[in-house]
Amino acid sequence: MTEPGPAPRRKRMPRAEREQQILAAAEEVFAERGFQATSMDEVSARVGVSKPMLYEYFVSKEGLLLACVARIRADLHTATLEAIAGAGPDGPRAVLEAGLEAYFDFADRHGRAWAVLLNESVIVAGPAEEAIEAIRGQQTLLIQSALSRWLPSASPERVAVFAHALIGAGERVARWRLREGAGIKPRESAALLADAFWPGFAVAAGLAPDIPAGPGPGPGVPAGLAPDAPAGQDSAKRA
Amino acid sequence: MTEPGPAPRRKRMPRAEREQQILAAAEEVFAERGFQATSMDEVSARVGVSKPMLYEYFVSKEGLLLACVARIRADLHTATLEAIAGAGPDGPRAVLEAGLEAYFDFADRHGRAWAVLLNESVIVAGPAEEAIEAIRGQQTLLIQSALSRWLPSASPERVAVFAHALIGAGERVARWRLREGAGIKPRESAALLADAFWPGFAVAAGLAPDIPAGPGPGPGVPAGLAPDAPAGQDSAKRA
DNA sequence: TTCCTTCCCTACTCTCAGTAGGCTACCGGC
DNA sequence: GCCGGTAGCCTACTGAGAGTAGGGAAGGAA
Repeated sequence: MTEPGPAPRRKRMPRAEREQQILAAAEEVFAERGFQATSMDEVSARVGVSKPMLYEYFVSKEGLLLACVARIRADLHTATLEAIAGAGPDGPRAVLEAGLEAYFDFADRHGRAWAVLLNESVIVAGPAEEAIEAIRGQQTLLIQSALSRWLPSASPERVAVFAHALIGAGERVARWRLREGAGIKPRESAALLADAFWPGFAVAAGLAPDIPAGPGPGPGVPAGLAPDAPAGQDSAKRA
Repeated sequence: MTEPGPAPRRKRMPRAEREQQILAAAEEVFAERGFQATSMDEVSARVGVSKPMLYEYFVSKEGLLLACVARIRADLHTATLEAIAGAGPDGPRAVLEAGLEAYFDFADRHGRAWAVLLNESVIVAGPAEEAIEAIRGQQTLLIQSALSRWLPSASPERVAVFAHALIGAGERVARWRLREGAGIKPRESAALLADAFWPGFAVAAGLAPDIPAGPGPGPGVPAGLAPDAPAGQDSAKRA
């Protein structure tokens, strides 16, 4: 009735181009529905191609997700790298802040796709988990190498903890911004987070004197949190 | 010898008890396989009960996951609360460190279940995402209330960023410990992470002088950030 | 034209979340 | 004891969607 013609055959297209098309559609659907609720049929329909194509090009649903993640991570990498390179001459604190700002900015621009692809939908278990962790691990390595430039004498553990802390903090704060802190601009957020990390970094780098373990009970005793358990003394020590 | 009897009929059992059994089995399977790869059939088989039971008690697969998450979160909450209450009299730094140590310790004791239930398997999108975020929010609230005791004059945004940063850092570092940093004890990890956060906190609380934005290019030129690394596919410091 | 590579499709299979509908063990009350 | 009645339980299905088998045609090279 609508289609007198026999075959609605698709237009042929070079592989690379079709791959990009598929990735774009997949990113959309993943962002809308999340990994779990995304069906390969819907992705293929949106591209205007049949399901076996997706499998031909990306092996599995997880493979498709992985490709999306890799792509968006690469973009993020570029954006951040540019930002910190630009801030390089202004010293470590500026680099820290610029990197964070670029990150938040990226998250803002990509909205839900960022959240799904980089943080949440993580499929878990199986090879995909490894792969995603690996992609993340590369950033960690880079941060570590950047850090160790200023912390030449710090132990590897200290550097690693710092790097992972920075990553985790960034992710969570970005997520919070997406959900509730909408009003706060990337720049302000970056400044706030940098305020939290910079002093610790400066101390570790020997740019500032160590800060003693503070006074006893501060302004208000943490009473609200039920000071009743047997005091587990001393938790301060260094590695 | 094994079972001459005819009917493999299950033993009857009060609802609450069966629920606990199911939760225990589910936690096991989720930890082994991840959410995605866990089948309700396997969980039910492991409990020794039929599938419709799971649905009767937990509504859906996500519901089952949610119940597991809620349970383990509650335990974590209790453990942390006790730890920081015990350290209360020793001042903020001790509280920070004690809380972190309790967290890492908890993660160690629960192994993969912790990772899957609290961080990874998150299904995303839909009500489950909300529910999981809500449970997490509880932890954030705990930290925020503890923080604001010492930062009475800080803006809410600053406190929120601090709290989320702390949570994100904790999660990420714990995950790293689980995967590679096996040798590092909870106590040392807590000390290292506290070293990263404490100075920033002390500055914000007015317990230490502000730390200026440091010198220009430090020990190593921050130019490019990675003069050597061919930056194939990693990301810079982003966060 | 003919061949052959690359791109693409229809039409399945199989696993698994979720459901319909019924049975039975146990706890009262008589 | 006997007789409901309810709470706990099960077998046997449906439907959706991931992944596959096996073939067809466009377009370039010879």
